[in-house]
Amino acid sequence: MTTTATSKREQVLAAAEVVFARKGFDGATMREVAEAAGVGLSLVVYHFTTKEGLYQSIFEARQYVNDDRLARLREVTDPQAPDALDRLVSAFVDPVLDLHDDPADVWFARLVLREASDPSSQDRAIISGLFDPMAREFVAALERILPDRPPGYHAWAYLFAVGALTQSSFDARIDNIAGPDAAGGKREHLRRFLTAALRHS
Amino acid sequence: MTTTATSKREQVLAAAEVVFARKGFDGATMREVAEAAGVGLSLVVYHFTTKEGLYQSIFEARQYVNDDRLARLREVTDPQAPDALDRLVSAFVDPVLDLHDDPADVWFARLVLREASDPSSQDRAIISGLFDPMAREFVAALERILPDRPPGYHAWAYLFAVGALTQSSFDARIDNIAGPDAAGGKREHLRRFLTAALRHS
DNA sequence: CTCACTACTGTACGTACGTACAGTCGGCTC
DNA sequence: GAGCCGACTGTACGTACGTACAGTAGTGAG
Repeated sequence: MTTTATSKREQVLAAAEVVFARKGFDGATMREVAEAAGVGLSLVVYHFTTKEGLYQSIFEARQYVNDDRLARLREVTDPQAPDALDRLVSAFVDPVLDLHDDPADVWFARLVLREASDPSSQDRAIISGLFDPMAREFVAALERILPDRPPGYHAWAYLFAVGALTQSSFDARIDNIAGPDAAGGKREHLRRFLTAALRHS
Repeated sequence: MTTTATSKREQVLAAAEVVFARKGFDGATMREVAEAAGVGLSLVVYHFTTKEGLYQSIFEARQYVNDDRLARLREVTDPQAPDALDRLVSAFVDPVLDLHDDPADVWFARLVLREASDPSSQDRAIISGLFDPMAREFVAALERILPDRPPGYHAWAYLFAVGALTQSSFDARIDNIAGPDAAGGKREHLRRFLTAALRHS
């Protein structure tokens, strides 16, 4: 049965998303992934050879999210349009926040955001290979939409936006800082926060 | 010589800051810390007993940074003052960015920011014990300065600000996204970005 | 002089990790 | 029906990790 084959491989990928998101690359173990996927340890090695191979495969399988962000960004053809900035922000945050809606996808969102704020991720070349090209395109679009900013502004503003988006996946900490029931409205708050920051700074 | 004793303990703490900031809690090893400190492995165990003990000791030794942020925040006594928001933002970012000026301190800054964006940090109770109380005070001040915001706004805005501050320590990525020489002006960019975001969202 | 105490060292133990590898099984081709 | 190939399994190997522990040197008190 070929379907079982591919399904087991995907089982492992899905389980690996959860484990890596929870524990980080170094904190997670191959055995943990295997157990979470309900397969033997050697099957994980069979499909992905090494721990890094497994890790990279996750991001390759999810590359459509960044493709989506870029596609939405490229639809903003007129930098002078009054809604150009809003659409850029939407292209940046919505494909990611959409992941938060599905319990099966939210762990990948957390994994991405963890990787984006991990200095040792440089060793793994995932950010530089899969995210930086997209980042450069967003920065270039920012420069077109907001030409009257000092040099260096746009790249930093993009990174600050990445940071804000990063924290948006930590619903748990909101409960510790505010009371409960404060976790709602995240998407709107983030969109307004970023649009205001970019338009007025 | 008692000075040698304390100095060796502090050597270990300083080396541990660098190693943990670079590799993360799980990626770092006790032997690596010992070697970086120029001491034997058993001395690290002698002073801090466990890896977690060493980790927590770093944050306790640096708690003055958060004390500083809180002290500056409490100086903002009039929430209606026109510069109240600017001073809150300054209290939030400046003590951290000051660390970036001294090569001996910058690694702790990176370590803090890594811990703040690590979901598995919940196990270590550093964020919830040392950072969340400060966070709640910042959120309360935000509520006083900006009373006309929807419920839940202030806590999320605080977290988004944490995220932006987090990314500010990744100078390396700026070089990949923008050209070189773009890394300057970080402090001013961040302050303006956050002030604009809070005032206009 | 002795005792106690603190700082520090060398070595070793048990464990858990990533990875390798020989082998099994079912379906497909010719 | 022989041979092959991809999917999958069980087991084992070498290593590197966190931690424990016995021991040494120096110092200050009585």
